[in-house]
Amino acid sequence: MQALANSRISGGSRPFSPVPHYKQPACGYHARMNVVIKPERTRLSAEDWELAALHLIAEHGVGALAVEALARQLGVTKGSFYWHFRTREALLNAALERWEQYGEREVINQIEQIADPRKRLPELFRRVAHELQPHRVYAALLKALDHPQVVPVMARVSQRRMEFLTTAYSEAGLPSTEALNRARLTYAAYVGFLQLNFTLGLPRINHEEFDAYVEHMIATLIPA
Amino acid sequence: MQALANSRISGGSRPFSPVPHYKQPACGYHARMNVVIKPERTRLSAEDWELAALHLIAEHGVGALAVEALARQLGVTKGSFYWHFRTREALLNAALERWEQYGEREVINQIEQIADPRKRLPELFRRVAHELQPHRVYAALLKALDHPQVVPVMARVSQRRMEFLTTAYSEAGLPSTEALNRARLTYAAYVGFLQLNFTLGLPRINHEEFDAYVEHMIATLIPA
DNA sequence: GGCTAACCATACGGCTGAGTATGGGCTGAG
DNA sequence: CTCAGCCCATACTCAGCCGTATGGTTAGCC
Repeated sequence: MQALANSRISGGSRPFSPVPHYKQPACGYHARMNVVIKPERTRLSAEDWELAALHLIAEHGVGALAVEALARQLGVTKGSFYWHFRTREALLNAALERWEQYGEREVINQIEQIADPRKRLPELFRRVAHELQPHRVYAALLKALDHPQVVPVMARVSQRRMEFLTTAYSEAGLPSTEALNRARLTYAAYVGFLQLNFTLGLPRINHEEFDAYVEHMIATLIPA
Repeated sequence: MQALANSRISGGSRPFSPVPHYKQPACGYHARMNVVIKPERTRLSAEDWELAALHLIAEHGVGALAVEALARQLGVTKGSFYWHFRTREALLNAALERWEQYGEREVINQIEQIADPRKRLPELFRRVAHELQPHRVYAALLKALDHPQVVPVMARVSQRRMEFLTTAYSEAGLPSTEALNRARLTYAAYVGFLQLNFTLGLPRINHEEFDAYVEHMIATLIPA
């Protein structure tokens, strides 16, 4: 039911073009996560638009995702955009999907390969703490939960992370209901920290103080 | 669709009440027999607009705060609005200020009157947990942190609550730096919980499960 | 070179929502 | 009763942005 007509423009020619373009099967395109900011005078692909959209979302929020503004930022005009995407929502969906795909694989997989289950959670905490950069999109999406398009994405991502945390706490020795509650608490603390320190710039915690906070979290939330 | 957990306190000064009065839009109603609900042409004040704005924010977010929509909801037109407020931003600021004023007095004052400092934090947790209703505005404002007008308000409110939590943990026996970090953790968990359970409707936690979660928080975060 | 598909520019239509101008109605003090 | 001042309705203007239509330009392949 999620597989609606996702207009990754390979799905059709232009709406009312008198000269119908042939569609090409866009199977297997390489994806690089390099964010391009400066307007280089090269031709753009749908991927470029999606990455630029994510970059803009991370900086100014979902509400600032306007096609004309994006086009200005990329050094082109709307005409380019509406060749790649059928609508603005299509771009948002594509960008969110891309973010969801490339999002967690890395961290979760790396953590799962740690042999000792009791060492996983501290390592997870420290690793997530020092990789705040990729979390900017997440923080921006938290502020956009009124928009119906981002809700299911965030629900899936949060659900997956919650399950990961729950099993991690289980494997660390907590009984099941306690593991679930601890996972809730941990994930809520994570989300709340993003809100309070990214978007709201509370007393702008500095580095060594932040490290101390992380260790405090580890000591408080992870069972000895 | 509301009235989940009722606020049991609500004794003293009223928190903002819902929309004052409705007026039937002049769309084909037949005036028949006896006394029907009069249109009740009461005139509005600036306060009415502010309260209605807060009500609308709590339900649909800051982004939905449009003057024409509000006017429709109040049974009047824009002409009324622009008599009371110079601009839309003025209404937002006034509403936020009102919310900030009437916000915390009650809970914080009541907690401060508990004699034993070690009993304050558990009581605070339980009380806040069972008063989720007034936190709907807070949750909505968390989703509106991209808007520059709400940032300073939220910064002030969070700062105040953080300080309250820090001294509470201090008085409960934690050394100062640890008290600060624990306060950060607690407040982040609070904010994150609002995000995950209000706006994002994760596995919709039910009542007894929620109570168990609160007790788990108390056991984990509050020093014995 | 020449053709074709991919890519982009320009111009326009339409909608939405903020803000303005202006006049009319309601209410209480006198 | 009446007049002044508060409150609201109506009818606009204007800007921003989405989407459409269509013609122009560049890249790759024979």
